[in-house]
Parts: sequence; structure tokens; C-alpha cells
Amino acid sequence: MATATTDPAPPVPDEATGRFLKALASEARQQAMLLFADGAELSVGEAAQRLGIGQSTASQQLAQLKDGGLLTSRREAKTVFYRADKERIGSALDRLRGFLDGCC
Amino acid sequence: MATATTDPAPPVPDEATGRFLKALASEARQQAMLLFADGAELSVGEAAQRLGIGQSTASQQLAQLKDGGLLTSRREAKTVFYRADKERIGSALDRLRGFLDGCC
DNA sequence: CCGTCATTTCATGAAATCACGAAATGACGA
DNA sequence: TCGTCATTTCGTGATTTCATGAAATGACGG
Repeated sequence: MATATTDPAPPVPDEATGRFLKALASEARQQAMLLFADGAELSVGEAAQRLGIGQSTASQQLAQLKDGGLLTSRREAKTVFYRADKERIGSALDRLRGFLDGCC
Repeated sequence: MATATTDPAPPVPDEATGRFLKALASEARQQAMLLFADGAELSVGEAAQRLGIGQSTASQQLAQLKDGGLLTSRREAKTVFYRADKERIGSALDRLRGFLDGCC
């Protein structure tokens, strides 16, 4: 059988795509994404500085973008570097298109 | 000249895409979109009923989806019918892809 | 005109998001 | 082990969303 007994009522479109949309539905985070053009890699502190926001704020924003599948992080010594995650962004877009296709 | 004196600091990615993202960044509105599969056309009242929410709530949600470029509305006598706006959805996706392309 | 029906607008509380500074965590190098 | 630096986590108010019911708007039919 394909599904189990209760059929858990899947979220819509799906968790990951939902997080992707929420991550991007904020001007502040859209601005943040702009920092990562051309494969640029930035630390949390650098991002905070360039955006003119507090470091803890930047940390949270970047974390949410990562959670939404837009960024990856890599740790080097004390500092954490973020960069755009081309691949997951691509699949998020595909899933989004799939949802919109399927719904209308 | 291309731009005027002050250069109004364009929003990011652009107003319309921002509204598109915000419109879709809500499970309730994602559910609402599902009603419009296969070119279905529904009145505000029908949508409210199927979603199990108040009519004024539905009116606002659908309006926001329309504002986000996901739905169109048509008025027939007293009732307003909404349906998916394939075309504008397509261009919103294109703009989104463009932004993500350009930013990473 | 009036009354009615569908929708929209408005005002309201509840809940979520946002940005912040302070404190906690983790990873070095001395 | 200490002290320091970068980041994360936590607790806090301010702002924004969210859903609701009541009132206002608009469009008919009589």
C-alpha cells in the first residue's frame, strides 16, 4: 500500500517549500540574499555590518534563510561562512512551480 | 537619461514579487489556492465555505492573493468570482527566478 | 425607493514576526 | 586552563499578521 492507515494530511505545498517562501517573504532577508551574489561567501559579522543590523539579528536571518534552503553554512575556526545554495534553491523553485502547476 | 536625480532606491526584488511571496507565505492562503485547481472559479462565499472560515476572512485572503498576482476576479451581479491567474503566476515565477539568479 | 444578498471595510484581540542587547556556547591560541 | 572572539540562544518590547463579527457598501429585483 502507498499510504498508511490515517493518511497524515500532508501540509501544503510541503514543509520545505513553506519554509522557503517564508524565508523569502521579508524585505530584510531579500536584502540579505543580495549579499551572496556571484557565489560570495560571508561571515555572520560581515553580513551584519553590510546590512547595518545587529549581529544576533543577522545570525537569525541567515539561519532562517538556511532553514529555507537558500543558504549553506560552513564553519572555519570561530567564524561561520554562509553562501547561496544554488542547488537547493533550484529544487525549491521546482517544487514551487510544481505546486502552482498542480493547484491552478 | 535612464534614471532621475534621486534614484529612488528600488525595492528588492520588486514590489510585485514581494507581494507574490507574502501572499503565498501562509498555509491558509496556500490551502485557498488549492481550490482553484483546473481553472475552477469560485465565489467568495463558496471559498469560505469550503475552507471552513468566515466570509470576510475569505474575502481578505482572496484579495491578498489577487494583489499578489495569483488570482483574478470577475463580478457577476452580486457575486464575485475568483480564479487562478495562470499568466501572472507565470511571470511572478519568472521574476522570482530572475531575482534568485541575479543574487546568487 | 426598499429590502435583500454578497462582498468589502472596519475595529478588535490573539498570535506571530521582528530587531535588539545581554547572556550563554563553542572554538581557538597563549 | 584562561581569556578572547564569533556565533548562537534567550528574553524583551514593538510591529505586523491573522481571524473574527459587526457595520458599511454595492447591486439587484420588486
